[in-house]
Amino acid sequence: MAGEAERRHEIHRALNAWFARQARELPWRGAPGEVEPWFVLVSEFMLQQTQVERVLPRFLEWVERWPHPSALAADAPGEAVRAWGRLGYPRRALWLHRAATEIAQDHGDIVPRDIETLLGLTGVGPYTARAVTAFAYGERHPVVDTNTRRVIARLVHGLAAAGPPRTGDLDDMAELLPERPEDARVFNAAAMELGAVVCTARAPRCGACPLAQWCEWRGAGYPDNAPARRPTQAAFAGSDRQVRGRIMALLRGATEPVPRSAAIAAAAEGGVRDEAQPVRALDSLVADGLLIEVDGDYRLP
DNA sequence: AACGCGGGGGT
DNA sequence: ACCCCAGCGTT
Repeated sequence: MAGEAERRHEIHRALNAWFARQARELPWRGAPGEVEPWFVLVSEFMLQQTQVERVLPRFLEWVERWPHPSALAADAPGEAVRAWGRLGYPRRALWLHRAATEIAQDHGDIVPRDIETLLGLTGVGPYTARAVTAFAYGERHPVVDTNTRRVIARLVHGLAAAGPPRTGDLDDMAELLPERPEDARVFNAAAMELGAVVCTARAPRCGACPLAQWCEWRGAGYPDNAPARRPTQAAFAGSDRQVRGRIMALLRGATEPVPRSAAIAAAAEGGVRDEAQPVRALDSLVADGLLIEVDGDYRLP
């Protein structure tokens, strides 16, 4: 119906205008041709579960040191892990190094452009594949991350929050996407930005929202109707993940292999939940390929 | 479908 | 203290 099409048009005009006015300047943003696809890929790996502010300095170091995939592939994977710093989930660094190797060897050192090929790269899933094709190459595809899912839940479905990921999320975004590829690219980025800085999970700033007048959730009076969330993640304090993190912090700072006893001691620093935790953490890091054991000592791969 | 995986920032 | 985060591969 014409009314619905007009509403979508007004929404995309308002959101893209807001983005042009308010968006943060980020080095991985820019029109296709202005930004290296490799830079987009690096940023997307780093941004998987890690906020923009923390990614920024590591990103700048990475792209200066490794300006294309083959440069990273030529270095040891452990150097990628070391340069990852405290971004968290260091296996992402391993995956990015592996993806760089795949791009260098199988794709002529060019980041693939189509979703299917991108999905074949290590560490590239449905979100990252679409983000790269849309932001690096300007292809008109819906890009839906956790921010966009929340924006759509509120704006379109009148819900306080997004539920578990659904395949319908992409369809919802496709419905809203402007026709012109360049408008669509900006709209994808703008929806994510809006969710990150205005339509936030905890305390949305609806007074600053360019879409407030079309928001179904707001129109309904902000009902407390959030769908059931997945069970909350176990506490970080005392977790195996925290203990693994202590070991990795030691190894990132070490230029020589570290004795097993030193790794175990670092793991236990600040307390452990049970006696077996340090050994369990160390063994799991080796199993994940984040550490290598040589003659009883440990080092980055 | 559920789980494990870092670490820091916001409330 | 608890929730949240530009997700992914494995089971």
